[in-house]
Amino acid sequence: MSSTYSYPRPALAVDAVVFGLDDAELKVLLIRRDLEPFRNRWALPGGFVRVEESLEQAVRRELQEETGIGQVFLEQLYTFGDVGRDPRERVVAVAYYALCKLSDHSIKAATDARDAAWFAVSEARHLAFDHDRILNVALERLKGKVRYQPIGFELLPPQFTLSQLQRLYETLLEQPLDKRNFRKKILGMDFLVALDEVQKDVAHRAARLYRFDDRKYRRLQKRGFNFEI
Amino acid sequence: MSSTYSYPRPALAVDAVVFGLDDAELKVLLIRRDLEPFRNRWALPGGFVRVEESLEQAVRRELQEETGIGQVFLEQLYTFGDVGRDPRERVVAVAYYALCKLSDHSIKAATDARDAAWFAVSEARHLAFDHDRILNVALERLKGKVRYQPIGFELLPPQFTLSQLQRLYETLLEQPLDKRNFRKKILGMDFLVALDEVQKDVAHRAARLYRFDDRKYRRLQKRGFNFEI
DNA sequence: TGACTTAGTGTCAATCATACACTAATAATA
DNA sequence: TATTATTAGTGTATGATTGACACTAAGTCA
Repeated sequence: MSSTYSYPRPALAVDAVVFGLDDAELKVLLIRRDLEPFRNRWALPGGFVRVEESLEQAVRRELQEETGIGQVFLEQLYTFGDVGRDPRERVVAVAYYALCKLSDHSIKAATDARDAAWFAVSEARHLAFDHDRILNVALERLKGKVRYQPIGFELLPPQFTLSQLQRLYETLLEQPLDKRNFRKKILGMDFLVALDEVQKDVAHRAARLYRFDDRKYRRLQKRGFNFEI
Repeated sequence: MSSTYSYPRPALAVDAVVFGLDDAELKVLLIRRDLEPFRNRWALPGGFVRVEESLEQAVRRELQEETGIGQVFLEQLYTFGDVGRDPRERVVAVAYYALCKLSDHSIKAATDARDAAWFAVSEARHLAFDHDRILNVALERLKGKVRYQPIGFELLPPQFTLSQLQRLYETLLEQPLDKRNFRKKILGMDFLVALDEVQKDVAHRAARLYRFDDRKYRRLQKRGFNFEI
């Protein structure tokens, strides 16, 4: 970076891959495009970055505008800058991925004017631009990251059962886990707090509820503890 | 991303954190700025992205122009987009990190017109812009990644001894490793090939040379093997 | 030829990961 | 109210992996 320039500039956009977990299926939030190019095709929410806002602010603003989603876990994913990725002109997109508790947002998104909807990840195909690729990269990142950082909790309600947590990992990792070993391991890490509550409205024995204790986790982390599933 | 826009755009730059390993010290390649702002301060090599080149092409072009470095391992790091990171105007920088065999490049860089030089990572402080931060992020990424991907070899000559490799890991991970356990582990993974050659010009028993076999590694990877140090 | 320097090698104990099956609690139904 | 259906909840034994540890071998140099 050496001197200011006034040559033609690439346009700069942000895109978001918003994941949610519905029972035992991973979902992604898409919006239907109402303009060319790729009119009527499904796409990741996103938009151009304004000069007075940071990248993360831009993503949050676009998410709010296009899908009504407010507070979510958000992390930068990758920047996609191939020359031909937008047919109109050169657009570089900084992609983020977000994790959210589906229950909070499912209704809003479905009824929003911009026609937003949750799709099973496996059915989200033939998206606009290079969004298939972005979704894939996000999925791989999520699968990788969930193993050694406790971000899975962002997909669950604040209080959850160990079975829900196990199903989450089984879904993301695409492999079955042994119930006893899973419980031994996750409880042994000592950052889950057992609550005095149990599930309501289930047609079988109600499971104990737990919550993730962020403070405990960070304290452990400082002592060199490493999360791993 | 919904419609073309003609509002003011952030400028788009790329920056590179080029790492090299000198004996047992990690080095980074910096260039001295000859223009304001931050004139005469050391900075990461980089520059603005042209509309007709991809991000990676832009990094490679700038590296070639500013430091003479050609073929290197290059991977995208993170995109830095805070509003105030460049005092002139809004500049978003896509940062890459590179790993290279220091011996190939040390002379060229040192004698280049643009005043480029290798610095011990620990001494590369007070850089221009937010480059201190970028360097830090790159360092953390390298330290993390080296544990579970065999990228360390990019810092060594094509033929190396196990002691050199061990020193590399000890430097990057900032912890001593047991010689026997290290050898057991790394040879057990079975992607190093022992050559029929030994070190030359050393004042003690010469060590056997090895090379990293990329094919073997990829074959293992396909079978679900996971590298880890 | 002796001193110095780095190369190269194996075992044992502790820890961790994995495989595995039954009883407990509750709701729904007959 | 007894029976059935469904999920919750729990421990042990075996094999695999990790980590601690010290000496001999080979070559250079004085």
